[in-house]
Amino acid sequence: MATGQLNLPFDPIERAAETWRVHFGQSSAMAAVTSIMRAHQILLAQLDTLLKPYDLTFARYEALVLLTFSKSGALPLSRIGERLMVHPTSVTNTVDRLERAGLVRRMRNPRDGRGVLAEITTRGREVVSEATDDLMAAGFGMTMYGEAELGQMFGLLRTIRVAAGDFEG
Amino acid sequence: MATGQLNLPFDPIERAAETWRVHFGQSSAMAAVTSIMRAHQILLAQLDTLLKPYDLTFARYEALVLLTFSKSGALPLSRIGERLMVHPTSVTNTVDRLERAGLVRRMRNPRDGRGVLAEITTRGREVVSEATDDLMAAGFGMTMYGEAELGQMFGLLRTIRVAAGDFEG
DNA sequence: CGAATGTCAGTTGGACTGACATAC
DNA sequence: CGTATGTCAGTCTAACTGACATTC
Repeated sequence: MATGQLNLPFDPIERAAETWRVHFGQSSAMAAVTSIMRAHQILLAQLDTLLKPYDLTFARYEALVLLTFSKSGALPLSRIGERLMVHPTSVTNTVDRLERAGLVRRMRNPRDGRGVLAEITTRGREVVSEATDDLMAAGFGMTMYGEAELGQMFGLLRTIRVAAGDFEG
Repeated sequence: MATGQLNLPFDPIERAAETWRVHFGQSSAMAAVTSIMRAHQILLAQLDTLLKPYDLTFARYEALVLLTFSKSGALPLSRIGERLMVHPTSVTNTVDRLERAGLVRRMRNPRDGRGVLAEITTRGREVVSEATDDLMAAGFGMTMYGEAELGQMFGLLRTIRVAAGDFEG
């Protein structure tokens, strides 16, 4: 794994920040950004490894969970893209793969002739249930944090999501 | 941009977390993970947009900065991969692109016949300097945070980096 | 010798652009 | 009519696997 086990005798991001401070004066923002990048890389590698036995990626898993959460088990693709904040063509791609795997089914939207619904299948519900058990057993790769820290992290990152216009904060 | 301007009347991650809590009992870890994923997506889109005029991605920019920070302006590819925590083949690819753009130059490592050095060129130093000005003017996309919050974020994310074995924490 | 370094070929995945048919 | 929905073709980047030549 590219992301595994370096065991440097120092923190590479902290060291870069120190050098950065000397060269450019500023560094906290750079350090925070690279930390987010690295955390994302670590988490994605862990979660995708956990999901590999189910032939799922985290993105596809999220889409399945979203369908599980809906009343009828079906949602317009447009709504999926909106909630998961991904590009329309990415939704098409995600649903393509899930459909090929037999985990969702495309249906015409009876209430909008332009629209398409993705409906989760029985097999899809089984898979998402098993995968969720695994992910929860692994604490989503966040077992090194306590509840308070997880809440703190959510709160801190909420600020940038509001600033990006994700929702009316 | 796929990542831009949804302006939902609610926080999609918070809403998912609430539903998650009802279905599965637990939710803080899921909310924190998806927040990190989304923050990464927002930041990467912003930074890559800022760097596009220089035909750089954030990954390539990081490599250039690392070379700038080295005494001689040259580093073995192995060391670049180690510091930026990326796969050997990714380093080869990154250096390929930087070399094609005339920003670095490959040299044989005089101290290790197996190794290759990437050396930053004069043009590379010019580009990294201009790009850095732009990034710093944009506060690395983190202007919504104060110094204290940036420090908090770095500290929180340090924990997962230590747990992943990045360095001896 | 085994281990490390870097490259190459090929695969997979996500994110994007632009164009488009269809239906509201 | 303009707008919204989804698809298609094609591009781009990152990350990976496996194999390999070279050198320590």
